[in-house]
Amino acid sequence: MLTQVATSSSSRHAPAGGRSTTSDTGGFLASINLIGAKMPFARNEEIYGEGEEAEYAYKVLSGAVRVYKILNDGRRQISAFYLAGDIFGLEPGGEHSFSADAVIDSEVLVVKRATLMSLTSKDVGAAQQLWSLTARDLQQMQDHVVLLVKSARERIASFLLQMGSRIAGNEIEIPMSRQDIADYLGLTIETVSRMLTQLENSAAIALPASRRIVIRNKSALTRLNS
Amino acid sequence: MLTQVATSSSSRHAPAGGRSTTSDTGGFLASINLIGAKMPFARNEEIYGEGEEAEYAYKVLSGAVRVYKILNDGRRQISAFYLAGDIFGLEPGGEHSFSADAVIDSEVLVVKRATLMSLTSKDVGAAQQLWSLTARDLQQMQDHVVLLVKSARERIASFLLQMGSRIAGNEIEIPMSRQDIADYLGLTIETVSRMLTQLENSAAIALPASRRIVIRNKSALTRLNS
DNA sequence: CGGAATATTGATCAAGATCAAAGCGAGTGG
DNA sequence: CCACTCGCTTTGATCTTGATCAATATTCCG
Repeated sequence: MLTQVATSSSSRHAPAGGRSTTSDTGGFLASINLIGAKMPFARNEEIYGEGEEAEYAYKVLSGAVRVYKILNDGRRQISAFYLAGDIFGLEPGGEHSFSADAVIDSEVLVVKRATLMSLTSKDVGAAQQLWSLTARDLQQMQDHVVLLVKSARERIASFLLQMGSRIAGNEIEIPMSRQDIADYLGLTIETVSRMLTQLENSAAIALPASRRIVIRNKSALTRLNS
Repeated sequence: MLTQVATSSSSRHAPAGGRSTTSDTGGFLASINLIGAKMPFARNEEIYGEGEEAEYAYKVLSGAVRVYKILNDGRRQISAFYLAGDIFGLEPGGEHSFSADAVIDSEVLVVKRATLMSLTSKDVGAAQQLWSLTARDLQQMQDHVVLLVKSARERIASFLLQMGSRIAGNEIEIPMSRQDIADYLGLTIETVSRMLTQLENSAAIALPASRRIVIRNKSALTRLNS
């Protein structure tokens, strides 16, 4: 069940504010950083909603973003988390088929899609980068499909390894709540909690705090990972 | 459990045979049809395997293809079916992360990836088509993620509607077995069978033959579809 | 310190998996 | 043409995993 409620349902956001200063190599990514406008989003604030016109593309500067859909029975399925450095919102269709909001207070770089598209129509390298970005997303989504047919323990193990590889160090500071994890893995918070304690009892992980996870025995997790 | 065993494990296939004659509009798709070589694949014959170098891209001319991964416990998860007209195998990485084989005897157009890539580096329109093709795949994969967290009955309903929209007429002739459907939906063959009989008993569908499905009450299925 | 949100733990329930046995249909050979 | 087989599908009985319901625990903030 969805317990997380957006604290802000203020009208949609158009980019406003200063230019970004971060730099990257490569035409496309560099352009995003140059063209984009940095915008702050508060925890649970909506970035875009399902059915809205897909006018912008986004890059996470800090914080975390979840992309999800609300099913008609009220459950929320999170299809992906985007962390610092990740680009999201690139959909070729006119409108978003999913919603996106901030998991925690975040900074997001916002770029007009039309700008990117005109860029790709001139710069072949940019077009190819755009493609490989989308293809990487596709691959992750395929992996997520595979994840969703595994057992609860395996899903948790996969999630932890995934987070471990995306966040430096083997003490992981996760930005998301148990509800977020549950909605991402297609489980309930109770099952997520139970599996985490199980893994802690079997000495595979340690939980110094609810959003702080230490991977003690990576190979044990990998074994579960299928 | 995987009961389907590849009847042929002959060495990988390089394109051989005549040119295609089908035509399409648009630079990229047109090129596939012109450049590609038509190849037949027998039922259950492998088109490519996980870990192999991704040297070709493919377009289904007739028949059906499944793209899947075998989990380490032996289960098979099918991430997508490709039917006549669909393009698959477009992965930017060097090697395939999934396997693909023919669901039934099929004809597939095979194109060297390098050829396509050089095409996209010259033709901006082609590059954009390639992107929108991949993005469409991404969207379908996102929808598949959402499907996998629904109940068994809902998954079957979604599957039937999906097939109904992809195959003309409301009497659907499906190329895949119950095992294929089960592995696609993350269910067992028994559950698939039971849900189909349930839907038949509730007059939502008719089953004149096991691979022939008539949608009698589309709105009933849509209601289940969430 | 108090109160709300978040997380853990326990008891029970239900959906779907598993185990087991027929049933059916197409192709083969007598 | 019929009997037999093989692969696929259906149906039934039981078991298991994870959901649900319920009660604390903990953490985070004002």
